[in-house]
Amino acid sequence: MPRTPKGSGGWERIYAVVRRIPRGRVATYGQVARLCGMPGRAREVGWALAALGGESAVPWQRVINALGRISGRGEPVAALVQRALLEREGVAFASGGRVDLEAHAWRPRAAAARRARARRRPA
DNA sequence: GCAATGACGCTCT
DNA sequence: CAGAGCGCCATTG
Repeated sequence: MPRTPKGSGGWERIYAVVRRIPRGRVATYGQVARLCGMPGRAREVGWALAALGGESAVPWQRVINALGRISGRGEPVAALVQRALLEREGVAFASGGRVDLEAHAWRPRAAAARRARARRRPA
């Protein structure tokens, strides 16, 4: 079962970022991690989303891996649900269940994102 | 404190 | 282009 966070409040940051993903757009785990200020910790994003349970207001469905593919967590059915939700939002899927990242990749321009980018690319 | 696991990412084959 | 392997860090037992 999902690894229940033992009182970690840092995941709220992840939820905040995922919540900013516009409808019809998708972001990768690594991207979300960078926006949170924790580059390289893409896995943590996965745990945070897994801890949601599906009853949260966080659009976890818009978060996929860098390959544009939907990751499974032990229940393949959820992957189908996720794909259906994304398709309903206007996200196009290619053969093999891959998302066209070039067309639907989320490009945030918010100040927070700019700050994160600045740290990633200092001058 | 060490070993095992995981909704990941990148590189090589 | 697809599949397999290795590396990354954090959480859990």
